[in-house]
Amino acid sequence: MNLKRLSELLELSPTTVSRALNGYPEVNAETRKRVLAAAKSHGYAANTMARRLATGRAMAIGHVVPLAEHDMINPIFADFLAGAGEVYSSSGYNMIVSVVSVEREIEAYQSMAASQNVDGVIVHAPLANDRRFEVLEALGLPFVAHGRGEDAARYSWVDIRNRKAFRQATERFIHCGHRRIGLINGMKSMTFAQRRHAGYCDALSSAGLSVAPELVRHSDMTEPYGYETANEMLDLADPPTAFLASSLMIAFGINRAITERGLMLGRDISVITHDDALPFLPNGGDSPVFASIRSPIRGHGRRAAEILIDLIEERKPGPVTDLWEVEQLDGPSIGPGPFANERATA
Amino acid sequence: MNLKRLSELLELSPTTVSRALNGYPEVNAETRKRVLAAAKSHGYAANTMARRLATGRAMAIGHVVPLAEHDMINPIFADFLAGAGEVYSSSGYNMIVSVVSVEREIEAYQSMAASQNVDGVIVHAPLANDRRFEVLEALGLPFVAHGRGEDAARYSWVDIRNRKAFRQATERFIHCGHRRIGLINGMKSMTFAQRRHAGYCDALSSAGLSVAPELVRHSDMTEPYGYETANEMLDLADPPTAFLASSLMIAFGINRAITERGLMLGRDISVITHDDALPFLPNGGDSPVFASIRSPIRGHGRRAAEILIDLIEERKPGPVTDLWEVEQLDGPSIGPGPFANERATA
DNA sequence: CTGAAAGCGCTTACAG
DNA sequence: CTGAAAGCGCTTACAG
Repeated sequence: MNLKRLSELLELSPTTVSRALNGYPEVNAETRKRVLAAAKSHGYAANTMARRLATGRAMAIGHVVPLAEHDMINPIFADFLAGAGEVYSSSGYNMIVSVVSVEREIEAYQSMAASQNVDGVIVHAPLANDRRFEVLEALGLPFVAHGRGEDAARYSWVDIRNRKAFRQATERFIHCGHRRIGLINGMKSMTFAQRRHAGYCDALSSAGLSVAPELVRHSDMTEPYGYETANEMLDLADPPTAFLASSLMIAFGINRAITERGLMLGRDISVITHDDALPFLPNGGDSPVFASIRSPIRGHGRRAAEILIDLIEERKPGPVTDLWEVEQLDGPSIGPGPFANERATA
Repeated sequence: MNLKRLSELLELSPTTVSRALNGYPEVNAETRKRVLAAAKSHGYAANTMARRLATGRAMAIGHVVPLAEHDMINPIFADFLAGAGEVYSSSGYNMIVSVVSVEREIEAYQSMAASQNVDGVIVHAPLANDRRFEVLEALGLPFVAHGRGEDAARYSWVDIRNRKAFRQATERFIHCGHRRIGLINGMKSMTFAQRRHAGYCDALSSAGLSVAPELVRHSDMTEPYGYETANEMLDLADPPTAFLASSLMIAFGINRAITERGLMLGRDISVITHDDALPFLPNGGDSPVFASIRSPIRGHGRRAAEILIDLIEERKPGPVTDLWEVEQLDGPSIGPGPFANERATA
């Protein structure tokens, strides 16, 4: 069924049928009713390509996912997509996900712009010096970043207070009497990891403690990485008594290392983890295992999508930014450190 | 830049430029060279909507993701998408992901068909009696399922030998001297969970053992579910000595329960887990923690996409199916059960 | 309130 | 080997 046939059946012009379907006000109420009923009963919906060609709007948002051969598919990414996808569905947009090799990421944006099949894109996981931003600006493709780089004033983004969150978490440890605190962080090139590291340093400096380089590690955030790094740090002459993990998977790995050594979480070794509150990866269900820093990724996805659509439909002018506070949550993984009494009597 | 302007610059007709760009053989080699150079230097790519309207092909594949309010976003799903996405990218297709509430899933397929914005769809996580298949057949929308239902002869799918895999895993336990084996499975409505349960029952029956209903559980596959279920089963008067987990997250939960009770994995309690080999969720890195049944999800995604494209481009006629064998892998989580000696002397 | 007509930017028989 | 023209199925000024 197409517009022409439908309008013949109704003995109306395609013009009127189109207007009735698209909610134009000037259509007679009775006419509109007939048109809507006929469209429904014949299962008519406007051909997407024709409509988009006529209106000049792709009604689609692109997400480029760069993927090395045996690289990680980020669970964060999936949950973010779920949030963004909800908003797209209810706003009539399609979500186009483009999976490409890392070397072709820039190319993917260029081809999206040239072939005009998206109205805008979401940029994931910004790096410190991220070429993508200048490329997108040059292409004139509207975008919103999940996270932010150094030139963050120039574009729109949704981010959380990483630095503050990790400063506070480190302070919690210090207040409990910990002095040797391991930071098992994400990849160093990522801005979120840099900010978390900065927050960790802030707290140590404020407390008059120095940063021990052997207690800081950066890499992809997996369970084995947490396990191996915790083991290495615990083998040091002066091992940490507390760990700050940049993801729940890392925390699981730390816990495995602790348990294998016959140590007890929260008594012998304390852990606070960043927990992105992924629904499929809950921190112990009703009763949390880990004290945590929490932020709802799906909410970030929703918000980023809303901002991007506002930008595209020109309801908002310039860069729109949204910086989320995070929650500091308690859990049994946190206990007194070796300097707890010293602190109490100070 | 559009075709008209580009052809004016080249002093050629749009027809010839289009043919040169699309690789038609009849174009003069010299002309084609000029056209390609000009397209490149002006960053020209054919407008997606115009091309699709003219050819009648959407050049897009749909993935509908039904999502309850606080539902799980499946990590399996993300990795499958990565595999499918690789194939789409290299074949010139777009991946359209539609996130909708569970009640609107069927509607989403209907609207995709009516508005003709996809050439086919992938169906995820088939249920025993899955309405989606009849709806898609009625709509005439080509599809490939990841997993298969009861009427699996009628359509195309990619699946693994779930029943055989879980029969074999159960047999491994029985051979090691285990008699009380807990099965912590996925949701009962899912065909994969039903097949795994059947395989488990097969092995017990063959060994002359009866199925103890208190040792079988079905639910969403999360870490807390594994933890709580393992605890409940271990509290039974006649507790299991081995667990079969339908996912790695469940196995993590079982391990937590075991450890908390001061038991040791592989000595006091054995575990075999189904492990979908997700890159971000490795089973202990280089040295596995769990004995496992393994299958590469991303590979399933690749294969499903290839089959669907073959169907759409009519390189293959009827239903195409691909049933994958799985690997049974060893690990330190498996040890002798209470009847190990009885068996050895039998 | 309704309709005839142009146009969105391509592709592709058809003609030469 | 190249081009003029029709057509894909819509939307939207313009006219009445």
